[in-house]
Amino acid sequence: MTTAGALSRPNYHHGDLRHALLAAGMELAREGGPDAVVLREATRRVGVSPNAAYRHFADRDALLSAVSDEALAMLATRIDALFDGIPAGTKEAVARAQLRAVGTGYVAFALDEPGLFRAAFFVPTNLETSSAASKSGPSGRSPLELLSVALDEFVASGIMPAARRPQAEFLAWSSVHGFALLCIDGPLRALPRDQADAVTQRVIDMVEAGFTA
Amino acid sequence: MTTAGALSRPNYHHGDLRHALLAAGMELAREGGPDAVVLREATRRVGVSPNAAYRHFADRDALLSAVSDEALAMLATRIDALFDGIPAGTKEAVARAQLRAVGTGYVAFALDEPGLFRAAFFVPTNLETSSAASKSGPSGRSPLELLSVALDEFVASGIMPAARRPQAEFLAWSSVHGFALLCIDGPLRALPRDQADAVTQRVIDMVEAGFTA
DNA sequence: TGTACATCAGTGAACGCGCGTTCACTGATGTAC
DNA sequence: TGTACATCAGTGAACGCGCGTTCACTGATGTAC
Repeated sequence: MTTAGALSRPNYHHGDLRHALLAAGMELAREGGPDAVVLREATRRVGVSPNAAYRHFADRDALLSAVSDEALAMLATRIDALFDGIPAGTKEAVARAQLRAVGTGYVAFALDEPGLFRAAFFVPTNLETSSAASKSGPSGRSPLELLSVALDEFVASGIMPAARRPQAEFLAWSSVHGFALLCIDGPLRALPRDQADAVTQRVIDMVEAGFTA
Repeated sequence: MTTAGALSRPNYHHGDLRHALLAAGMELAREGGPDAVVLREATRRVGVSPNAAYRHFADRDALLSAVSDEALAMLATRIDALFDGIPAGTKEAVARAQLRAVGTGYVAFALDEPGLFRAAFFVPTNLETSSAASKSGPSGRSPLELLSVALDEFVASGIMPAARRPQAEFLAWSSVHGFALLCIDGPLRALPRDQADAVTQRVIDMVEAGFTA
């Protein structure tokens, strides 16, 4: 370790530039969504020259993909926490609570972190299959898997006809996803947070009733 | 009318530049969504110098807003057509068909014209209230109004509890909006069109069952 | 323990790009008389 | 019917900006001997 003259950091080598750039990228995404993840700005915030980023990311898209992955992981973690906090009960009650946990956590994350939420669903132009559905939280299960678990139990406990089960994930997902986007991006963006939270529960009510009718 | 030398068009004056630029903007949005609505490219396509656009639009945002408005009107028109094609029947049957028409038209437009759909929901940063809900088709009623009509009739014909009526528009809207976006932008983008159409109907089934359960 | 040297992780300068926008201008139009 | 002239709707050139990316480079690190 030697002193490094004009450098603002103590060393010529940063030490953990990849993580620092990713953190800066997350900050940018948080502030302005995927479009705001600008490679030069990330290096500026870290205090490093623009081209230094290319030691750690192939290009700007690689940085944005890393940001997207981390945002997705945060979403998964948030949902995990609610899912794991569900108290014991009848299979039916637990399944209903699970569906609600996934939906509630999903929308809550979107409303709390609209920029990261949008970054999470950024689609790299060259990507074949999305990782959106495959990012898992600490439980090791993705939100989509948790949702599947809940819906399987809807059928198993007899409150949902088996004929309705196929692709039911997409129906539930659509509802909370759409509501989240209408709130953060769209015509419902003026809705106060407490009302948005209330309507979120009604969205889930509707989904639940639709499945179990 | 005199000949105009090097100009590719017959006249120095274009004649209808505003509409031509708007048409070019629509084309750009169709191809690549709101971000693709680039003022210079629009003038290029029309065959006019870049600054000529400023005779007709205050700035790039004004062009994009005009594009957004027209896309919204197209969406409204598409929904109108389905809505107006509903055959007579019991009040209940008509109401159910109306709900389905609005949802089906909404998603169909999104899948047919993903770029325009996204442009329709572009949010100008300085705009207080969105025009998304207020753009109407030939009937003079916006999609949101048509949806309201249908839901009012759900209550009036006794298939939906009045307690569920408030804000029910947002619940239905969320579901189809989310499904549309998951398909065009998101993790369901690999879904073939015929399957997407089929799932659209199931989304609407779920909404309808959720309201009438 | 010391030193040569390959490798790694940064720097500084520059590139081309395309954008939105502004300036001073000119050709065409239409209206008053 | 003809002409002067204000107004309108374009042009051409240029601006500054910030971006992603590449080049040749240098300082720091760690390993072989």
